[in-house]
Amino acid sequence: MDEENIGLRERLIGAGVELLAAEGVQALTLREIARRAGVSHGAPRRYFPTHLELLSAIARRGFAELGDRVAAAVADGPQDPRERLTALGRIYLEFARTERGMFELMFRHDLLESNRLGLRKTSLPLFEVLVDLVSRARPRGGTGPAVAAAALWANLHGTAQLWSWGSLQLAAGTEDVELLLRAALDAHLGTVQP
Amino acid sequence: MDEENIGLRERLIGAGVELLAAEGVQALTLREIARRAGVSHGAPRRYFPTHLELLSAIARRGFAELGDRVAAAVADGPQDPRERLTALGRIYLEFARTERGMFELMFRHDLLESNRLGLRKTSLPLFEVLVDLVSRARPRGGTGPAVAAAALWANLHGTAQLWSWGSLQLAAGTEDVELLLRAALDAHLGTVQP
DNA sequence: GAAAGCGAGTAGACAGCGTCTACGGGCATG
DNA sequence: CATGCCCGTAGACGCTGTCTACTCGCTTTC
Repeated sequence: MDEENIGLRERLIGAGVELLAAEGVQALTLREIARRAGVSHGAPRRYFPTHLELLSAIARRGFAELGDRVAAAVADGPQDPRERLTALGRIYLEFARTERGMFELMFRHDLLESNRLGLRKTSLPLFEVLVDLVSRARPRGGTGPAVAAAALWANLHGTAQLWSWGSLQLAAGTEDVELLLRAALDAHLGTVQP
Repeated sequence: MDEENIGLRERLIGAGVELLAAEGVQALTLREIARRAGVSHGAPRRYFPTHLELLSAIARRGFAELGDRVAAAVADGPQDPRERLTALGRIYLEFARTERGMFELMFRHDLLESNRLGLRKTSLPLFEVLVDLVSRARPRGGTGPAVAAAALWANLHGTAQLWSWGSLQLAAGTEDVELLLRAALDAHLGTVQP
């Protein structure tokens, strides 16, 4: 019914997402995506004037997916902002681990027409959730909540990046990423004293 | 005297470093490096069987340079470990800002034969300095010093990455990266109370 | 109802890329 | 003098992204 009627534009993005998950970023060539979508190599050009714009559209799917997962985890869980931040962090790290290729693509600014904006905008609402939670979990900050949230985000992102690269396991001497998540939250929100 | 007598292997690496600084990662093609070194496109193959091995050699130069700068900053500065960590962090962020292309290459594990080890090993001594300083600046940690140092490194690295991408400026609402460096150090080492 | 127009996808060309292979030319050692 | 042997050259191959000319089929218009 609605399987075949979706336009080529969407089919290309879908094929790209599948290929990305299956083979990784470097396999994400224009021609291979077109092949998987069952069209000639010139066809994508009508919808995506350049290769980078197609990749950007694929990455946007990733941002949307990550945003959805975070929103769901934040909404479903308990109300305590600290616990919600834990859930958010876990989702972020889990995403980097399971959707490895997508995560890599999402932060390859050399492949994404990131200057054109529209992409940076996509990750901003996700950040606003973070600011809100941080300001509630840590009301007495020395710096503003935006800076505190940015610092936590950087910590989270660095962890995801270095972890997926394998460096952090080697450095921290553990295979348990949860340890690093706790360390980040404790550091930026203050240790919970029982 | 020693300008022309260096072997082609070193000349290729040098040309690559220059090209990287001048034009960025995506300009770092095998053929262009060979062109800049004044040899045919097949010549590098004798010293670097594959393109990735040449890029890895170039990246190694970056790790060495960063290591040198950190070592110098740590040695020259005051003895207080907290201040030394501040200097280290500043060097790290400064490196990511000024040697943008090199920094990007250094953490592009898809381009670097990182599984072959030898490269991951290069950044390990740098990390040991970090562990030492962290354990001295923060003797009463809830977690082990390796995990604490890894968390701080992740924070630093994430800051560098997102900052050079432009996202953190947007998120934190500031152009002063020092603010985020202070936030990271305060978070992981404890706030200094005057 | 035929003609004109047009949107969508095809197909081939082009330059550039990394890799592979066959070749040449010094320069040492025998 | 001859024989290998490094070291670099040169061309081919298949792949890439981009550009351009084209064809086919449907809709709109007269």
